[in-house]
Amino acid sequence: MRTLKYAILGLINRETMTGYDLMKVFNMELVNFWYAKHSQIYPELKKLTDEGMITFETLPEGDKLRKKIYSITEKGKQDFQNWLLQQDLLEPTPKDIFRLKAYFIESMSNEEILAHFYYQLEQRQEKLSKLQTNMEILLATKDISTIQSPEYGDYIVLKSAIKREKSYIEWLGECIEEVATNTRIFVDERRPL
Amino acid sequence: MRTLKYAILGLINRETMTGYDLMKVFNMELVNFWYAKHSQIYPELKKLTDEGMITFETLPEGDKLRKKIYSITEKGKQDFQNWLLQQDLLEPTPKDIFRLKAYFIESMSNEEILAHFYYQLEQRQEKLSKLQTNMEILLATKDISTIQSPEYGDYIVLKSAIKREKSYIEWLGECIEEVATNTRIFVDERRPL
DNA sequence: AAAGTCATGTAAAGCGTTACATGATTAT
DNA sequence: ATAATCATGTAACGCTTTACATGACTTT
Repeated sequence: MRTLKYAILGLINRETMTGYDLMKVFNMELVNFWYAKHSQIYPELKKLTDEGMITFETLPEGDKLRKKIYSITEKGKQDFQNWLLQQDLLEPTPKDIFRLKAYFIESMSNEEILAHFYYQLEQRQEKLSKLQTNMEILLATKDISTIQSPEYGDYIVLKSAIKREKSYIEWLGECIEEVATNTRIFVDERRPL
Repeated sequence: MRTLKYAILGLINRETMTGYDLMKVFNMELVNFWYAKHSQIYPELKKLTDEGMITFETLPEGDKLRKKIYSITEKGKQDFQNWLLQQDLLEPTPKDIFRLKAYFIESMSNEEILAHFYYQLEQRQEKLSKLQTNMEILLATKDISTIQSPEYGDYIVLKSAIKREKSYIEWLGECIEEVATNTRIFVDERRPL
């Protein structure tokens, strides 16, 4: 599939970048749907250079430090466009360890179940908060009124990330309610009025 | 992390199984949050046997065919319980090629954008349908009134899968609406009344 | 001075998919 | 008979993470 390749081509297509810049974009902006460590990015940049998809210029930064600024080639642009326009079949659903544990819920006591779900809920709510803050910043600082601007892409994927978290949180809430109700009933049965 | 290990231990903990049975469960029931090919399952079963987490009995099936029925050991049960009860930090958000392409939306024409989103919407709706059918079957055939039954685990993860698809579909719908509106405005501007 | 960030790489190990390989049993 | 499913494995390759490695520049 070489998705990392196309993620890199797409970013360099937006503007010229160094490997370090790419790393930051992957782990800050794109982190909600794609990411990579620098140990994967640098070898891929080398490969793409060998394949003629990108080229680089070595620029001095201070006295001794040098950085490589990468640009996309015509060949790279065409390859990227081909990938972008091709319609894909649905990917397999992403793996999810928390859901896997939830599947094995029968092996936990109600107290343990509630502890797990509450902890997950807390973390998800915190994450949602951050995403909503990002959205406020985006709406305040960028112009998203036209679809043909890079910021519109930022906007719709951030919107989807927020929806995803909200949906997860809703599910967690419903699970907690059901388990809590069940636990109370169990307690009530042991202490009938 | 060895998540496959614990997925297998959890399943064998529910009931004894062959590698082939595990494969079917992974690719039918668990497919919405974990899965594995047989080429990954068989070596893992061997490894878990070597580690003393599971044991197997070779049973004849017909005249010549033999199958290995795996059971969990005490050691395996304890290891599984440890894993299950340990609270995990949030995983990195799953990668998503469609969202990645959506991020690069500026490099597509409105027509291409709409084609992409409609195709994704169709596929997601079909998937949602299947999940809802599964839910109807589950509710009609299994007793999910008590949390301490294996079926309750099936129920809550299926519920989460349905929520996830609905949320994705909602997002696709909103994107389509915005792009379609924008496209109409663009057309209107070229053909003013 | 020290800590943090910028900047670029390589090596080893783990995880996962695709392809290779074989053969028995069951349903049509 | 033929196709589908049951049943179990290995090999090669690709993707990703963790760890190893180095050094410059900037902020406190």
